[in-house]
Amino acid sequence: MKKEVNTFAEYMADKDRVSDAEREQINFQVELIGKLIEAREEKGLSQRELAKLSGVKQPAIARLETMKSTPQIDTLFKVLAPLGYTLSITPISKN
Amino acid sequence: MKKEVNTFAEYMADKDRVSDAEREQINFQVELIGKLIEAREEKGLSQRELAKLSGVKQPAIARLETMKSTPQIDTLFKVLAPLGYTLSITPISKN
DNA sequence: TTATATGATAACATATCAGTTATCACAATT
DNA sequence: AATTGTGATAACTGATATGTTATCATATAA
Repeated sequence: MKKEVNTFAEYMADKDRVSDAEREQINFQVELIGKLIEAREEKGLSQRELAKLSGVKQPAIARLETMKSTPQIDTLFKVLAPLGYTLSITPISKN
Repeated sequence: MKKEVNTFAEYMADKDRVSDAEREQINFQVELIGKLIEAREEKGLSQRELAKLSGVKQPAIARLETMKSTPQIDTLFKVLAPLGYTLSITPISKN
């Protein structure tokens, strides 16, 4: 019998649909995009300006911010660097 | 006049050759690969076993560990998750 | 020696990302 | 109303990551 899913949270919580790795990745991606957009706007930068600073073109930044792409790490770094962020590898915390 | 560069460290320290973002990325990538290989071996996993666990194929893992590729973040997550690691977004620290 | 497991790599197909160029709807400004 | 700047998106190209399959040299075990 097919499960009913009404919310995104329910979908994400469903172990049969979403693996731990997927959950990790989506959490990260949402957090990343949030910080990215927040930091860019906090600095008063447009996507076009950030494109200039980062070397990543505006359409690519738009695709990134709307989660229309799964970026390569070098692209992430280029975009994050002028915003004052970087990536770290950390142990998975059991919360 | 052309600069002489004898070591990798010298090359990396050369502001004219390597941008801050590139430096960040290379540092991250080296650290990442280090932890990745260390964690995999600590768990006694072969690349083939990790491939099974992560869903990323053995040749892709080999290319990753030998830095022959610039992975996409979803690939990183898939490989890191069974090793107990994840990625975080952190402010760039001025050290 | 033979067999087995290893990481690395080759060759090719497929998928997808980023660049490029252009455009759109919308908002704010003049 | 016309202009300007915005984020989003379309279409296409070229680059590159991953999948697939196979193989290699090496190390280890039988």
